[in-house]
Amino acid sequence: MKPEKILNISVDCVVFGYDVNTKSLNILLIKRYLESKNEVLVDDYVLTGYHVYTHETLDDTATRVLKELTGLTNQYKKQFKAFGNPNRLTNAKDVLWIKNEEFNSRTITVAYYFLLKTEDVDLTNNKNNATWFPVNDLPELGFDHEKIIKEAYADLKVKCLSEPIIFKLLPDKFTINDVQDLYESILGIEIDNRNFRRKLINKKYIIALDEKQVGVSKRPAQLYMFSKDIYDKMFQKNYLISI
Amino acid sequence: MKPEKILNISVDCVVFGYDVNTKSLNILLIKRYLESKNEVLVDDYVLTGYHVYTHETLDDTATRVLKELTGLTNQYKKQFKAFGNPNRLTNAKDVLWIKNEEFNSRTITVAYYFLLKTEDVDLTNNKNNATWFPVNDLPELGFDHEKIIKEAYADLKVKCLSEPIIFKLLPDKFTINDVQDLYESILGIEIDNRNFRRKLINKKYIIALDEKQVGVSKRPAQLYMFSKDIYDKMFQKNYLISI
DNA sequence: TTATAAAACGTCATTTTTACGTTTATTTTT
DNA sequence: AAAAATAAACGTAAAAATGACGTTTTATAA
Repeated sequence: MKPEKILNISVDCVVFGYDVNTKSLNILLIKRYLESKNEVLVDDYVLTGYHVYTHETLDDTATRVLKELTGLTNQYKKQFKAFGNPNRLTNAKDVLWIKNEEFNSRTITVAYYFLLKTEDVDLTNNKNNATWFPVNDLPELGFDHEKIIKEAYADLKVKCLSEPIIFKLLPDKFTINDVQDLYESILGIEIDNRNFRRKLINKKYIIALDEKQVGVSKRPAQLYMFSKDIYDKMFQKNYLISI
Repeated sequence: MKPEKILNISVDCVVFGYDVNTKSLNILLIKRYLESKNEVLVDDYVLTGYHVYTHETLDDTATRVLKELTGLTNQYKKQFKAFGNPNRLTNAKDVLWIKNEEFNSRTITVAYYFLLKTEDVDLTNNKNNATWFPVNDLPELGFDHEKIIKEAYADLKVKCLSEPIIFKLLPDKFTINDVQDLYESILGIEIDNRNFRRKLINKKYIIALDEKQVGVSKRPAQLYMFSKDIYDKMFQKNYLISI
């Protein structure tokens, strides 16, 4: 990619990755480190982000950022909010960092989140020191990225209740319990397995496969898949007022 | 307000106003007109918007824009999306207009929508030629504002099903049928009055007042109000998975 | 062969929804 | 003053969905 003029706007990406084995919802963060005269000035983590090139859409920027970080394309992506508070980058560490990196007034960022599977990302020899952190056990964060993550997570919590985005975080073939575990991870609640199971199995767009789990040390569970086609057909004109 | 440095970013506002008497959901648009040598070059409507000042949050900008357009403050406001396609302002009319207005590369805009009552806005002697248009009967629109409006409307449709924002569009005292009419306007569906009525009346946060309609030429209806306090208490920790 | 543990199924009371029919209260007309 | 008109408000019963549990099945491991 040839250098392009840079706009005064950036895109930051909250990358959610779910690990179906450890049942852990994670966020991918990169290390931010700066020292001078043997003194550590900055040592924390941040979201990945980058400036928007002039000839690029915002979506393009987000896609590019994810590609550079993980190598992945075609992942679920949602632009959820722009952050433009003029004071958002004025704490001491951030000012130091910004000076060091030779950019300034990075005031406005358009934030995206991605939903993908932790296992799809290969973090061996990545340049950014990118690391997964459980969403409920994050390290110290730079800039206003804690705020951005919180808002992304809040949006995800609401959205997963009304749209089938949960399946973006799961492998194509999953068990009913995988889905329940994921809901419980995201929402931080407990769900009755018997009722959840019945409800999910009765959905037309949850399709039982002719396959079971392999390599488990107890009774292997039935595998299912999600049919986006059927889902889309079912909800073309259905509204349910539930305020 | 003293002049301030301007950022390369704007805020555009989709102002939804509901007229409870005519049962019409409207959008407030301003006229865009440009002629040269008796030839009309640009003649259409656009959303109100303005550049973001350096020392302003995005929310501040939106609030300021609404105030200048309608005189109103403290209205329901939602930032719903940033638009940053580099080609969004490159059609012939927009290029002409941008030259005339002496600003350039207004590529990125953060879009908000407001929910308020049409009757609260006094449009007599407004400078911008602002006019209400029914949301389903819009005039020709400049820039990419048709797209922005469509996305705002889509967001509103989804959001009004799960949050009590509908009451931002209604007077403080309303009838059950007012609420039904509004849902029908927004969603473009028909709702069974008897079931809707029962459902709404049973909500603890819908409070019957000791008042009835006045000045109607049939049996006057009971007036109700929405209690945000009760609503908030009820939904502090309730989740309902409904995918 | 038996014990174990997760997977999967079942039941019943309660609540919510859907699809209608009926009555009541107020205004306008006769 | 009575009657007609009409929107408001209430009612009912079947069907579907939910919530709270108990029970059975099946594959693996001891």
